[in-house]
Amino acid sequence: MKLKISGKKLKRGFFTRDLLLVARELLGKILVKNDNGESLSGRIVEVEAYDGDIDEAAHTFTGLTKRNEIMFNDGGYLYVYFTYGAHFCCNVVTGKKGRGTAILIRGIEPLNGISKMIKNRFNKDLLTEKEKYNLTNGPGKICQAFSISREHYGLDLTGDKIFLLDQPLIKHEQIIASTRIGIKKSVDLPWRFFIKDNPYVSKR
DNA sequence: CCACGGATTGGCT
DNA sequence: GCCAATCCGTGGA
Repeated sequence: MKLKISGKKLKRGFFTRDLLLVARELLGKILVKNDNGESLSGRIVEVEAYDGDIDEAAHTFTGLTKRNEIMFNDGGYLYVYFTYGAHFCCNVVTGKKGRGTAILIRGIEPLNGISKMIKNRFNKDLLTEKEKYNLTNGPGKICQAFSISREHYGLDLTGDKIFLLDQPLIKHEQIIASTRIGIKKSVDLPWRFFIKDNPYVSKR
């Protein structure tokens, strides 16, 4: 079945604002990928912010490299990186040109194209109840479900291939802030944000 | 040139 | 709860 989604595409001005503000406001927004005629989409329910100026865990902390150069561009581009020899992770670049800031997308609640996501993730057609939330509750899982990889590095999110649809802001009391997951440096920064009680928030 | 380890995941104890 | 898998960007020699 086809879910109806609506909303205006987010423009450059949304992304070029302050990192932590954009991180909070990304919650609830809908990520859309147009995949040769088919549309994959889902609500963002968990993110983490990274800032190379003060954050040792950020890929931009030690300065400009070929890998992280897109993070220094204006906000509204996609930063995709490969890690642990196996997984891609996707980030929304924020801030003005020259600021090495981006937001990692860690949890998504699927809306459209779910059967395609299941195929991409598990190479089968049906999910057990247990696998349902395992579809997109983690950064590597999201990239696998949406087929996002190195070819999408640097993509303009104000274009037509991958973009975000505006949605009402999530109420402040529904947003939880915590420390980030899976890092060894700057572990105390409370820069992980997620929607309270949403089952697509990543575990551990 | 080479060694190291990571913004993860899934499988096994 | 613990740990191996597996690539490649990064930094030091």
